[in-house]
Amino acid sequence: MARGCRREQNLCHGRFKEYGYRLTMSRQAILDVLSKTKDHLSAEEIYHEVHKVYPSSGMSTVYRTLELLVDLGIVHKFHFGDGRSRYEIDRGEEHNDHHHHHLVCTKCQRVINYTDFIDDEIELLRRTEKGLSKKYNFKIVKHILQFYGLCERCKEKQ
Amino acid sequence: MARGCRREQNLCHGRFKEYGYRLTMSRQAILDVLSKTKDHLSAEEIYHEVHKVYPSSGMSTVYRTLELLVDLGIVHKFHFGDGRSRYEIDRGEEHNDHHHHHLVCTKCQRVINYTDFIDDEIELLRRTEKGLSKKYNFKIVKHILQFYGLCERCKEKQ
DNA sequence: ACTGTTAATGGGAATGGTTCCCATTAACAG
DNA sequence: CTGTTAATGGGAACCATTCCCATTAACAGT
Repeated sequence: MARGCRREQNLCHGRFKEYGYRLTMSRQAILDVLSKTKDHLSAEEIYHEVHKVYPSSGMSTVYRTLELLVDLGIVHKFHFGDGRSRYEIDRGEEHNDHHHHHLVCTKCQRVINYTDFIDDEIELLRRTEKGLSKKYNFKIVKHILQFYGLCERCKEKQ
Repeated sequence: MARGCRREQNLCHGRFKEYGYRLTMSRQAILDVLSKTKDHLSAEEIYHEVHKVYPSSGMSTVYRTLELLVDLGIVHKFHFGDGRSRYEIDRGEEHNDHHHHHLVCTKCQRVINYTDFIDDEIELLRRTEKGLSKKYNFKIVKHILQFYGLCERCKEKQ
């Protein structure tokens, strides 16, 4: 198990126990893959990575586990417009410097995590959330902010 | 053809001609459906609406036309997490009071368009866009901001 | 208005991501 | 170590979307 993941691992293991879920090989492997990358992996990519370590695992388990992790708030699920879901582990949004949003190239599907301007953003989003909660009597759980456009490379090719 | 849609219709017709596309019955019907609603219709819902007016139309035409409209910037495509794409006609984003974002209930899939706090948002997003464009050499075309949570009704049922 | 060119259509088949089903396996409490 | 049962894996099913191709209709030129 990767060293850098200890914190997340322990956190997740704790949360698993807490909710009465079993910590299986597959689940550990999936968590491990997600902990090690800053990318936005698709279910299939996760499946392939997991396979390298634990070759008997199946696709349905990957999907089931991801759904569980999303429900537990351990993982976030995104759509960037290429028809498949993408997954990213939660690294403690809002409370440290890992909070980020996405910049998506509509041509090559490249996704950049950016953390610039995040402080102003968080401030505004928090205000907006508060206002919206009140006005529409909504319990807001999360937000998604994505910018779409053409990346450096694709911009030039046009 | 609905009265209230004249402006959008003319705009779109103009843009169609301009690009050398034919203005067919199906395309008119689809534009008409999208012009008349403030909802976020799925392809199937649009197909059903179009069918009422023009029963010989087919599903592939709906998808093809929607793709074209999205490419022309006449229609926006969204994902709210229920596995199907949703479409909304452009009513002149940024330049008038129609700019809005979405509030999505993760339980019942209800989507609320909100326009509150939009001025501050637009201001911040514009600044962020400018900064990101520069830093990452990205040509930003659009952004998506969505809040997810539980709506009034679903909140209580829990 | 008529006609020819060809963009656009419609229907069904194919695709591909995701979910479902169920017999088998393995986590973990006692 | 053992029994209970949650979790798994593999394949079939599902469903939104895309593809294919013979047919139709938009519209430019006459």
